[in-house]
Amino acid sequence: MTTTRASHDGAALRLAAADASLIADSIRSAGLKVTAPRLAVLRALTGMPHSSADALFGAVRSDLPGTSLQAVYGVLSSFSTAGLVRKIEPAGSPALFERRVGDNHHHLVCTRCNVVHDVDCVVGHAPCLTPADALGFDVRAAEVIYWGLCASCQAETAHP
Amino acid sequence: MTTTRASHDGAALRLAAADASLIADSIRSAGLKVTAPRLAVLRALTGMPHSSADALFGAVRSDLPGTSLQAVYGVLSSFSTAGLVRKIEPAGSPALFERRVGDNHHHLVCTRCNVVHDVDCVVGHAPCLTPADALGFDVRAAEVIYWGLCASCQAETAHP
DNA sequence: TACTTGTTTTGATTTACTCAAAACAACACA
DNA sequence: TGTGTTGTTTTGAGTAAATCAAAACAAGTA
Repeated sequence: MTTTRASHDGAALRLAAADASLIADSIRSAGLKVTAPRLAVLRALTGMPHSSADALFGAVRSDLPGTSLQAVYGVLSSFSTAGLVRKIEPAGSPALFERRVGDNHHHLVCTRCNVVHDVDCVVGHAPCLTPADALGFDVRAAEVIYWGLCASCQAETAHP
Repeated sequence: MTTTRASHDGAALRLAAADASLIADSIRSAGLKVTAPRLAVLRALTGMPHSSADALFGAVRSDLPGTSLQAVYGVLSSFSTAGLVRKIEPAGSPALFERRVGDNHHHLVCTRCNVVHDVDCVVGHAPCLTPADALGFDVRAAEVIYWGLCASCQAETAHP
């Protein structure tokens, strides 16, 4: 069993290493320096999309103690301007971050438990990008948030 | 000229009075007590839609000094739960309020000057209310914000 | 006119985030 | 393999927006 466990650990380590170098690559190719806090934040965000700066800080702190919350804010801000992560700001919630960028997907937010899910656009690719009357605006982005009850909160409210 | 002005003032006063009583009526019929701060806030909001609590506080203070900012927050919160006003929270901005409620209209926000305009929905009445895959959510509302440059900011950025 | 209930004031507190300066580390180049 | 430049992180302070709680007060009702 020890041997098996060791070999599993070895596989996990190789995977983690491959993952780490992929993450480092994506940071580097965004034109940013690769640092420990950046690796830690991007790795945490991979495992927990739609996370707040504070939640990521908690995750990062456990495997890289000494990282400051301000560093997490700084990392997320540089990632965001580099196009490496996307920032969403649902009403009544702190800003959330996700690695899925470049498509125009939208979000479902549960009004009860605040869980967030990604959804693709209703009408194809660039649907909501054209309002009925743009009133002279040069529209660059459309942001859509669907508010409702997620499946498990529907179940819970049905059986209180 | 004095007579004319007086008659205009009279008309304006009658209009203002009619307006004030209409505003009082809408507060009352929302099941809320009619108070001076509420009248002042709702009147200010009529003249300046898409205003923040702070902006409304500024407007209200000038014709009802002694009103506190917290009172404005309280007024807006009771209006909001009574369905008398709608609260929108564009990313990076304090919450904004408007009297136009009950339809599912959306918003155009200028990324440069932050001006907000209302727009009707793209695909008819309840279009965006149906995401491609709701993932088990019971969707109750869809919020759409279009980000772009308003006409005058386009002109200004073209001629810097 | 007084009573009850809801509203507003006053003052403190919280959350999410930003700013600035000094210490430090990554990457390029010698 | 060290050295320098540049960008990043830490440390510490500060801000904006909003919320909470208790006491003073006013609206509507009887």
